[in-house]
Amino acid sequence: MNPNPQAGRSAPDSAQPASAFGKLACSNCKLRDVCMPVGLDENELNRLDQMVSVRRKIKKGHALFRSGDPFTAFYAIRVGTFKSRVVTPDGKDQVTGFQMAGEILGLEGISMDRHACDAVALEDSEVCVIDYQHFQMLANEFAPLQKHFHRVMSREILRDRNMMLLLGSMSADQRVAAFLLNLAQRQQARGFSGQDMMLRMTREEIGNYLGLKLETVSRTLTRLSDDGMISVDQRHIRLLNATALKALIGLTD
Amino acid sequence: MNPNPQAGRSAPDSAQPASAFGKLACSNCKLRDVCMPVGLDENELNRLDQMVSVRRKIKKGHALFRSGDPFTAFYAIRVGTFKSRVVTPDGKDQVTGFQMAGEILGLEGISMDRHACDAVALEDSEVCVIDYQHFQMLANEFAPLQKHFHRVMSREILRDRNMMLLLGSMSADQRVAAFLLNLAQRQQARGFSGQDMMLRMTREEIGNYLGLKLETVSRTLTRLSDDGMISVDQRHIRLLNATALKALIGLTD
DNA sequence: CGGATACTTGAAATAATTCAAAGAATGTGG
DNA sequence: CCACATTCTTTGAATTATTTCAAGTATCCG
Repeated sequence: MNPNPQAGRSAPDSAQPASAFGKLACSNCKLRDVCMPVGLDENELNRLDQMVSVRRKIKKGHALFRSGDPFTAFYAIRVGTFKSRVVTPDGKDQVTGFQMAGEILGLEGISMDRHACDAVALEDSEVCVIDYQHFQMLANEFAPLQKHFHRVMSREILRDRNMMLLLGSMSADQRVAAFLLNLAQRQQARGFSGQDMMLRMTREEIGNYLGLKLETVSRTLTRLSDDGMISVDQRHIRLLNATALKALIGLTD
Repeated sequence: MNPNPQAGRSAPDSAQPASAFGKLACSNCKLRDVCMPVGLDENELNRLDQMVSVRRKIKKGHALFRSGDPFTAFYAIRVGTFKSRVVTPDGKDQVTGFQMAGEILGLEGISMDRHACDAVALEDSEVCVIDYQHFQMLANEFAPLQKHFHRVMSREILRDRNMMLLLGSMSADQRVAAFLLNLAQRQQARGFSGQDMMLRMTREEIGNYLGLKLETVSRTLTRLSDDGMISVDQRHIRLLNATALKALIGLTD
């Protein structure tokens, strides 16, 4: 009978200074292409390195932050996967996204100076802590960094709008197809296979995210598998016919 | 057989310089409490006034901007109501929001330097054009303005996340109740009645927004009306029992 | 290994959609 | 300013996609 780790407060699982040692710095980070520092020059990168000075490790099932926590920083994922979810007063919840390495967490907190969702690690993970105040001091000097920050927020809005389209108008087949294609595309952008993937989340979490019940997700995966578009072996999914999947959601390849 | 006004390009319906004359300036605007200038001091306000120098009138049914249009500015609604919608390659579309006076349109465009949705006027409307580059020059000097801008974007993310919750997990009754309560609350924040409202959108647009068919919206309104929670006379809706409506979506008043 | 969690599959139930028709409101052109 | 066409809204009946309930199997983790 383990205490549910998600029930605990979101205390740091660990914290360590980071970029004083060159090889942990933004300037050396393999995720530079998908994370904050996109498009910065040497000088700007060095300043950023000084600022992103803390890392935090989060164990599977633990929260990086929770709804209501004061907002002081946002986070760039170095290693691992998270889910974000909003929770209603009466206990209903909605997974609003799955985030992977290089993606940013916590920007929704700026609005109220408090986080408005939970971010829970789906596997042992590690994030870079980016202090908002500190970051803004830097961004006010380097306009390109400010602009990049705006782009990141704007992209988040775009992503959420597309999710509204999915939730508002797509069938179960289409939702699952869109979900798998999106995941594959992001894996590929990180140098992994665009066909093969290991899901880090349960059917229930996928269903919650897609506005479906877990049984419907399971059935839909089976159906797509029967139709030869994918192969399913538990959480190992292979895209066998991406073109057909795209066609499902109205994309001509 | 009229040419559909929505089919036309989004050319300015009209444009005029604005704030050179004091009474049209941000500093005098009745929407100050709900729009951009929140929390600025005199000095900052004057600078903002100089910048928000152009207004645009948009006739009912016409687009302020369309998906694909280059992004150069965002917009604050002075008068009227808009809907935003995203459109898929295959013609499906999703209304992602209804915006009223004081609210900001177009921030989704920053990410790609192009607008990613259409903003269509639901009645004859007028907006303040806020040039993004110009605004950023000012915001880089005045940290509070930059911070406010971030809050506006963050609030947009929050709003979209709540919409995902609605679309992902609520029944038709709950969706319509949440929609009406939200509208009423925003009307009230603008000094109008929190009970009485004139909808500016069709049942179809509401349905599209809420992930329902127009018939379902109509039936749901009838049902809420039969239950005495609201009265419906075409687009005139009156909230007769807001507490019951809130209870529907799990809010204890 | 054993208990708990995750996943699949079937059958019945249901909420919402689709199809259809008719009535009300709105706006346009004569 | 009226008449007609168009758009919008309501309502009913049949259909359907998804959910719910239920049971069984597989898998993971300590």
